[in-house]
Amino acid sequence: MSKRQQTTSAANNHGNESPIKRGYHHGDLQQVLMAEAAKMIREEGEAALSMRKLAIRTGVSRTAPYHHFKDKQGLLCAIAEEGFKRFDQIVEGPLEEDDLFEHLRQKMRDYVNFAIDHPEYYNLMFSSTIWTSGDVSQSLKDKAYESFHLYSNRVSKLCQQVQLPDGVTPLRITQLSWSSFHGLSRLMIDGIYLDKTALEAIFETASKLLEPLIKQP
Amino acid sequence: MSKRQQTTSAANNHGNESPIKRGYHHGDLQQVLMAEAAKMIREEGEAALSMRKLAIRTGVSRTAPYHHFKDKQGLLCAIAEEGFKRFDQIVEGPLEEDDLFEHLRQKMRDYVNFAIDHPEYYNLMFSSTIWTSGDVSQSLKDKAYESFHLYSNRVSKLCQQVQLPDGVTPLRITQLSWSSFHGLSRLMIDGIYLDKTALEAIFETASKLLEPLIKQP
DNA sequence: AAGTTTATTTTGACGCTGTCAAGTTTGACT
DNA sequence: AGTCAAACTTGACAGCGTCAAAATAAACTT
Repeated sequence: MSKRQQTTSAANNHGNESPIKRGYHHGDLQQVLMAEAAKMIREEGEAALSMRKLAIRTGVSRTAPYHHFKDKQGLLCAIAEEGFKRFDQIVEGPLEEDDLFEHLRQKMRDYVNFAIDHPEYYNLMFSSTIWTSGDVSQSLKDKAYESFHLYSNRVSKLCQQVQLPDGVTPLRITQLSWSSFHGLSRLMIDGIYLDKTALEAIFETASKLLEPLIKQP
Repeated sequence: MSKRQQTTSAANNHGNESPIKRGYHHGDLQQVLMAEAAKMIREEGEAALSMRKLAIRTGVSRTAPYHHFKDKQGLLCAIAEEGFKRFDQIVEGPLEEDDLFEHLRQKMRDYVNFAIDHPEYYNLMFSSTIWTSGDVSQSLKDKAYESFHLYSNRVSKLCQQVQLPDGVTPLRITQLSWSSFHGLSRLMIDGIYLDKTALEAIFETASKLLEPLIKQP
């Protein structure tokens, strides 16, 4: 198995992203596998992803992927981790100080749109089968935890602009809001009860429910 | 295939729940299969459920289940449907008029506890693979829709006791609250970011955020 | 009670899956 | 030029979902 297996996979790119085939036989098989797998999941659903089809489609033999990922689960963990990296870019971004509640609504849109636009990542990031399997990769655990803290810090900063009721802490707001966005995204992706046309009204509702938090001078 | 396939499965029990073996060879294979499958999922995870193992464990041959369920997906849909039936019993139950917010907190507990206590049902009820597969059974769709309306009616009734902000409707509250409970339950079941010890504080937070809705006379 | 029909179950088979073991090729390093 | 390790291939195995055809058992008809 490759030494690089299960580690931050693009780290050894040295900033060189030109299409130069480096390294061993195939070049950058690990990256290509992850990209192709994500593509297959996106186009045909997670159930349609098999290690064999992935290998053949990538132009290598059935078991070649096993030198880059411990097993199928290892590949899925790596893709999920990649998903968290992309997700972080949504959470980051400027804190618009102008209109707090418009800012909040925009963040809601950003979260749910990420899930809707990249379900192949979002599904894996919060996949039951991955997280309850007992062998989720350590690096995925670490990345997920890191993303949570990034989000948590953002929420805490925003909380400073409002008056929280007694006993309500930024941590609880973090957990409650993430839960809400997560549930919204899940129902949306799976097409249960909700559809895109309801989204903006739901954001508006959430925003209105929070409005009493504005500080009374 | 059995005529009963995909229909309300316990309907022909005629209130007779004694362990009398009736009907054809096995007796009530359909019911036994559903119960055994749920048990397997609960004990070993959804991934560990195979039609073959289920059949053998139930004491019939590999393909016997296919006369009671169209395919594996059909079985899973039937179990999910059973899950919604049990879930309804949580949503139903008396409307405690005494303390509105304590009532709300209790409903939150009930929802999430159902998910935590019966993950083998909850996972299937909101399973990505089922709902995005394209062949979810019509009766499951109907049941899920029915459960949503049951919940929606309850929320609407509760909304009459408070003053909703302009533009906020009971439907949006229904969608937003279900999303929140769903996300909470999912993160809880999968053990991501949340654990049981945080639950009560999160409910308290949600309750506090809603308090400004009380009617000003 | 015998014969017919229909529901139920079994056996056999096919192609697909994940992945292990052993062997082969390739590039990098001395 | 020779060594070594990484990357990859081929062969194999058990398990999977599920179809077709045969067998069995219950229910219905007369």
